[in-house]
Amino acid sequence: MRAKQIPEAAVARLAVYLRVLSGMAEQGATTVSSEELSAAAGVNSAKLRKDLSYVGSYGTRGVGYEVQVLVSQIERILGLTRQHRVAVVGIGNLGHALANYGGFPGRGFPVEALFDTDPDLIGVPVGGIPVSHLEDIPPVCSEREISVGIIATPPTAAQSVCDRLVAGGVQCILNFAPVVLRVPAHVEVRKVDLAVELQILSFHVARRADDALGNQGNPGLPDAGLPIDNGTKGDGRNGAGTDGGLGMVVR
Amino acid sequence: MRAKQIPEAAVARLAVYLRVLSGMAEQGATTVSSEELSAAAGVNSAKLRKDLSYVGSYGTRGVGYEVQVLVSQIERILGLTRQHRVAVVGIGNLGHALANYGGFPGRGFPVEALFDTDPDLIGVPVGGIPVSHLEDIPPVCSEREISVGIIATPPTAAQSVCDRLVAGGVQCILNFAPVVLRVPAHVEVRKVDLAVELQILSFHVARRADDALGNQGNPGLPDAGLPIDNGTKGDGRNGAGTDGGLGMVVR
DNA sequence: GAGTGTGAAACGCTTCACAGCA
DNA sequence: TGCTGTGAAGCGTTTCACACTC
Repeated sequence: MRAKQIPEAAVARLAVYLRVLSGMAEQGATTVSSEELSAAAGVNSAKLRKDLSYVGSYGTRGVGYEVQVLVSQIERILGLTRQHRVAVVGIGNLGHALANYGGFPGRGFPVEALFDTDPDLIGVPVGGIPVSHLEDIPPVCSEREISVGIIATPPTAAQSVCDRLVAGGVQCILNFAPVVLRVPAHVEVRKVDLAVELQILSFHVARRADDALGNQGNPGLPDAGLPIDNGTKGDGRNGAGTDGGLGMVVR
Repeated sequence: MRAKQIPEAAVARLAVYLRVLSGMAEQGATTVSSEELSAAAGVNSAKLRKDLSYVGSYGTRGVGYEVQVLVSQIERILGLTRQHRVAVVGIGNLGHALANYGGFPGRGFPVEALFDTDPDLIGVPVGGIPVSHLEDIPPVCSEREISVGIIATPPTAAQSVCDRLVAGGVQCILNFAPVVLRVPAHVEVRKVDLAVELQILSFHVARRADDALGNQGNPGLPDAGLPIDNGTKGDGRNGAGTDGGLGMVVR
């Protein structure tokens, strides 16, 4: 009855709550109400309480939640009590950025291996770690007990890189290359596709422009009587990924 | 009756289909069946057909779809017939990567402005475009008719950068900073949060480990009799963001 | 009184299955 | 016969509303 059946969408939000809670803890807060926390995380309070109910009942009615307790429990559910060693493959612009990324929170995701094919890069330390060759992915990954692989290569190389990561025992992969990866069932993949994210934004802009047109433009047109909600409906933005992904759908 | 009510999730997938179709077109394909296209895009064929039905009925029963027709229609729906000029704010590692990113597909999202606070960077061209100061965001954005802003700054700067982008007339924002942005209703935001993506992966690994434990481990424990599905259920991975995402949730 | 925890209703997305057309 | 297009069923997520507890 541990991590029974938490909805995927809720998992993504729990990670957000965790970040917000960490910030609150640093500023000395000891308790929060669902109202405060949900506002800071950009969701409504009912959803927040529902999400937290999946991790357990750690609140005090009439008072709120203890920040430290929530942090610990969410970390437990997300599996952040273990270390997840990370390898970055493809040390181009994006790979560099990822290798130096301080954003992988203190506890959690140390970058322990880098790979590329460029002879000028092999052996050169980036962010303190020397770059190895793509061919050495399997041995290096199993030796250093890498569990997370990040693919930041051109799309043509992505599948073969992926196969080698899997051969090296990697359990999950974050894929920045715009291709659909084939992996065995025991490997988890998430995709972050910048171009897709931008195109989704483009769609929303276009839809609004169309609405505005059909609206104030010429109402006489055949289909002008649009069912407009209109404009500002909900405020909650941006999902995990679901798609998401980064939800990069940068995924 | 233009872009009436297409589900968010479907929009994200349409962008993926578009990429796959472009690849097919380059290789000389003129028609595809829903089966082929869905396989290449990593979804099932029923979902694909449903998604395409939102853009219209452009297939031929018994045959399939004309690649060029689908490409045009999806581009129309996604609003890719207009140009969307992009500004990147925060020219650190990630900002560099984004400024040089060739992945913004040919038609679509030219990067036209860069911003940072570092005096050593101001005026220096990156990817052919000189870096301007954060304070100049509003005038530069309106002058160059920027419609998309990408925030790649540290989290502390993100909200103020966001406000300036909005002041400059930017209509949508792709946010890589791990903060919840407040924007007026007419501005669309998508978030790409690397740390969140990794934590989602972490959760799935942890869940599997727990399952395996409860499974083959010691079945005598109080809660060991888990309702295990088990192992390999669906194969469809990773959503848009709805997630999220880069989706990057990176999303 | 204040605020959590949660069944139940509402909603949206996915899958199914088959009618319809080339 | 083959494959698209789509109503209807199924399922997961969100929202509601209120019982319950401090």
